[in-house]
Amino acid sequence: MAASQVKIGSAEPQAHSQHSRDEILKAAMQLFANRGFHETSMSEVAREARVSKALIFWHFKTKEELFVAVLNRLLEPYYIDFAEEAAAMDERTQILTLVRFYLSFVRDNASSVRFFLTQMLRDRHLSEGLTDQVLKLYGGYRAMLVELIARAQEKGICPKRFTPESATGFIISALNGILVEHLFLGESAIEPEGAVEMVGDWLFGNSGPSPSDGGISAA
Amino acid sequence: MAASQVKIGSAEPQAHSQHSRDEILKAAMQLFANRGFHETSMSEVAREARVSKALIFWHFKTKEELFVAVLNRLLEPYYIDFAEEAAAMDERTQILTLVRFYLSFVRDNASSVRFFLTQMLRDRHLSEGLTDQVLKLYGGYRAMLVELIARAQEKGICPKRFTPESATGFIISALNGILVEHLFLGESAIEPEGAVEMVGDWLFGNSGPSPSDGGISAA
DNA sequence: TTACCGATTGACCGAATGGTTAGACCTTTC
DNA sequence: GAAAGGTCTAACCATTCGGTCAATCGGTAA
Repeated sequence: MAASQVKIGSAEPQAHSQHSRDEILKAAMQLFANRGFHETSMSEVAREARVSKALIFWHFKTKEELFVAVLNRLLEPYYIDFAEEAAAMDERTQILTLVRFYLSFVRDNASSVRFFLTQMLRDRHLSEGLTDQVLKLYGGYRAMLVELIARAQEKGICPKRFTPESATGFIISALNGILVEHLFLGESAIEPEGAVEMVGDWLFGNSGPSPSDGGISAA
Repeated sequence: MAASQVKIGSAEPQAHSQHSRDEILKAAMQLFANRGFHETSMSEVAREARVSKALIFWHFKTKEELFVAVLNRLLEPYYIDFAEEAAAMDERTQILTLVRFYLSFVRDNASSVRFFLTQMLRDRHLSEGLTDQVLKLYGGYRAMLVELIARAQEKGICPKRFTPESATGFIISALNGILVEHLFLGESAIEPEGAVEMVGDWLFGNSGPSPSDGGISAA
């Protein structure tokens, strides 16, 4: 699809179609995200998009199809590539950058993150595809961390107190915990930098930059 | 139908009423928990409870009122008192027991935990009272941990790398992270004992020989 | 002009929803 | 007996839901 949609301003019929389709998606995105699937009616979407209800059913065969389209559009910003900007860093910096990235992403995209989690928890059936994609992203992130930690351990930057897998599990658990607090208690819960510092501390032993603590039992 | 077998109040009319009310609550509990508020219809509840729909509206003025009643009943097992069984332990053991308690509770009550979280995330308006109660429980747990860690630090059992507040924040984040994995990835994610050990390790420093097997693992 | 076709609409449909009502049932009290 | 009142139900109501359909609009090609 999307053959010649580049010439937006022209008078081609596709342009009109694309535009209305986009309006519908935009309206549906907002409504679904704020109220969920079952609580949002097609009439509301139509009204919000300033379009007749029948047109929605011309663009999307069914309410579920519209919903899935919305999910996929909301999922787009989740696909980033970390590799490019991290290539030059040493492992320690990469790991901390990765952690920092997770935290700031969650904070910046809190509303859609909340939406996805709610959706996956509630409507197992409707969100099968979504769950697959999210778990895949999640697994990718985890694998990246595992490998970074393993490399750091090989280079001796990082003590071998735990296996890379269990260390990663612990770190990710902590990150998810922060996410939970963020979702339920609002922004105030924990400032990201503190969390990054704690992770660095736990993983590498007490490090230079924050000297406030005395010698540690890092063992 | 099963008229006067209860014998509680002899032949008083209230017995009938109480019984049907309970049946309704039981059915509603199951349906609401599995499908959510909007996806559950009063007719379904009536059918499941083998009762006429009108009777539900006689017991509960409105669907929302029934829902709130269900929430409160589901919330009952969350109120426990930890103090009694922990009085005799030293701080280290108390802290680890508290962590272990959190983990096993989440595992044993996974379905209602999932229900509450979903509900709080989705229907902010419907769950105001619920959110208040849950946050209060949460705050209580947190306060307990903070005080235990503070006492442990005073006694020198626990190094003072972090303030009790931030250490507690970190631990609880890790616990919530485990909860998240449990909710999304099923049982397999992390075995509780490993998590307890990691927490102990992080908080008290690595106590060389397999430490937790003093008298702790009893609980 | 006419014929065609993608895009768009208002009016409509059957099913289900939350909620109401009029009255029946049952037990106690006089 | 009859009156009273708590408990329960079948039938009903207005509304909304997801979805359909015949008809139209606007631009393009002949």
